[in-house]
Amino acid sequence: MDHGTRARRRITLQDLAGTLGVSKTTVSNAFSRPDQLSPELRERVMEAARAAGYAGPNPVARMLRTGRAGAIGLILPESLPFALDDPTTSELIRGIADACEERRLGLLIVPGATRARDPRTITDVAVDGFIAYSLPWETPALQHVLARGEPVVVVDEPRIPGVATVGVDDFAGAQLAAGHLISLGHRRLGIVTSPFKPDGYTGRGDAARIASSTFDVATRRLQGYRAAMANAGLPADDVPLYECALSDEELGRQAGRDLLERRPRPTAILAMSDRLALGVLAAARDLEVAVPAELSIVGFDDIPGATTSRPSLTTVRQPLRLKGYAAARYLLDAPGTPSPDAASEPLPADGDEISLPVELMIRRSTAGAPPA
Amino acid sequence: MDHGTRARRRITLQDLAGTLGVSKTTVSNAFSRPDQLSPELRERVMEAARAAGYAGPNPVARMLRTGRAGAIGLILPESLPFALDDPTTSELIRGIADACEERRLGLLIVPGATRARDPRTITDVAVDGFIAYSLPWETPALQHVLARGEPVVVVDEPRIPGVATVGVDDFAGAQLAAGHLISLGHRRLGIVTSPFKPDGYTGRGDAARIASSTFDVATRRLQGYRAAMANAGLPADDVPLYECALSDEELGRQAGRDLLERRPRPTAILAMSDRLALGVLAAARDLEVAVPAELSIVGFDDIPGATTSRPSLTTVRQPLRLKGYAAARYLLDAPGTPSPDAASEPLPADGDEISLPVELMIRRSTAGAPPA
DNA sequence: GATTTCTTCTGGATCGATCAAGAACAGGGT
DNA sequence: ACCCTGTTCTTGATCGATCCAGAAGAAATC
Repeated sequence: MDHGTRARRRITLQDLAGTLGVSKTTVSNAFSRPDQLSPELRERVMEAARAAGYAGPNPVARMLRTGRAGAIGLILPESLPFALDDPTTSELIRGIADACEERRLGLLIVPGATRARDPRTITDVAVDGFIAYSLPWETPALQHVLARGEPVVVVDEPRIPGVATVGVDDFAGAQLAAGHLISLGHRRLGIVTSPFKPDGYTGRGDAARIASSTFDVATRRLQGYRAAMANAGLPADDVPLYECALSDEELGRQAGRDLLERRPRPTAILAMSDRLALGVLAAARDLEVAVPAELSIVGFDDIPGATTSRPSLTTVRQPLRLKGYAAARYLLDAPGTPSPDAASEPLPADGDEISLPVELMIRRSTAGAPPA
Repeated sequence: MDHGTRARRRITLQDLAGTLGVSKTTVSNAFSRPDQLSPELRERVMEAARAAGYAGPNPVARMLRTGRAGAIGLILPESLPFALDDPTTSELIRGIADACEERRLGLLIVPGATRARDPRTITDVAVDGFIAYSLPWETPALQHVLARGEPVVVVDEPRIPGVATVGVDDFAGAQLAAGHLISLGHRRLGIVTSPFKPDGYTGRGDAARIASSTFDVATRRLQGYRAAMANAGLPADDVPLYECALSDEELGRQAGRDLLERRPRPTAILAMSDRLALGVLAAARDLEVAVPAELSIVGFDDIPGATTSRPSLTTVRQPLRLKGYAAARYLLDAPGTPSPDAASEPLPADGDEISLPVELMIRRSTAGAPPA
């Protein structure tokens, strides 16, 4: 099984120059800078290349000399299979891919950053810069990325002074979500959270964990929820809370079951992601609690599944695909990553940080609080 | 906006050796071959590296010297956003990612191969080999991949003599699907096909197009359908056919509408993918044709959505994730791509070709033919 | 006709590492 | 005292391209 590999050692630019009787620079120019030599000679070179089975300059050698890799790296917290299952992540990837296609760059995905102990997956990769998505504070992987000294854009978290970040206004979004419920008359709320630490814990809220949270986004969203409650004079500190190690439907369902079995039962549940919210919806179905008559649910993200669920999900919309696109553009417009094509207009940035707007999408999963 | 980039020129291994008063080889060994120097010296080197902000050997230079890139390339026919929407492709990616993770390799995605006119996206990329997924015959992109002279594994198509291929037995699968319908008493069948040419055509079947098809898989599946019909004495050549330019639900719906409006109406429809079949299901709903009472539908692939649709979809299951995994393993076990870790047992291959088994999954979308 | 400019091509240095071969020094065995 | 084996470190070549400065000749300018 030789896989169709031409087994003979790969021909080099030097070799080709030899057989043609011209200098290697000329051959190099034939490929990379056609205006630097006469059309006839160029055609002779290309012809000889075809005959010799030479596919063009070795990309690695070129990278070494030019210092450009022609690709950007995307660091993902979880495994790639998980990322593809998660609409939030895959929308982000779509956005990044949009930008890569525009700029004709490759996208190299480095998954599993949260639990990767081996720096080599990051240090050994040939890219011009990194996008790091939703990593906890002080992930070793992030340290390695920063140590490489190449441009880095962080998406969502962690916010590190001096490092470019693209995200949304989580606090305002959460406040919007909770405010909506409160204005509908809800007083007994429950909260389903994404993880506060990357340790796999799933269970009831724990003040100590929250206080020492290493996930910025979850913390800010919780603060937003609580701020809205405090504004309405509700006791924000002892609201029932359930933390999920992962944003998936199954854990959301588990969380929903826990919250709905408490007495008095909450009349509304805030979930930090749509997948968790859809899980809560499933739990309500399991326990025969009517949504929205007996229970209102608000998610976060506005993934495609939020409109197709029954009932459709009220949620805080964030522009996921744009977020990916903006992150890539921000990275590519960084000094040190020159744009090959005509540069498009720069993105508006506030210091190191681009904050994209959120919007409350009111759908069918929320309604007035049931009579006490 | 300096993106947190340490602006000073990157330090090299040579520099570090200079400040330490040791040779560059020693510094190199400290990073890449710790057993080649005394622990104390190694610690000194690492300490100095930390102090100088040296993140480790330049990956590109290392690649040039060692000839290994530490990543594999995946060539996709469509754009990445489309690929992520398509369960077939994303399952394949999952499988490839499984293998990459095992071998600690990066995955570089090169999308949009069918319509890419610029070879640079392929020639300029640093990888140790390629997986090419479902490309039409004579795509320029594929020529460029092959010209690089690195290991290549093709998934599904095109089958090229001497080039390793991983796929499934499409003929047998299609025969199974059609045979199932025939054994249920169906005599008036309709077929919804994936494209025979990458030209964007969508519309009724056209014998000339089929005869000059550049997509192997569609051709083989059609042959399988027709073989089963011929075996049962049915006229296989004038079966109603609708070709879709893309495997998505919307085009499947369009196809379904067309077929269901013909008189006499087919009592069963074979679709070459589950997404197309789900589209046909939607068309049946539009036209108020009961499935399976009045119409039976059989898909192909067995994507997750095939079990959750109403009714659930009878389909030909192919092991999508395994297909990706097998392709990557086949590539990585190729000569010239030495496995860094303990090699796992080789996969069984038949010549250049690995053919994975298919299986008919009988669900609720098929039933006996309605009385004439 | 002399000078400048442009086009076309070349040689050598360079990018930042790894590798193969060998030097220097240690200890062990006889 | 001698040879042998190991450990630890160094030197110089090499991977395959691009870049810079400049040479040779043709064309344009004065």
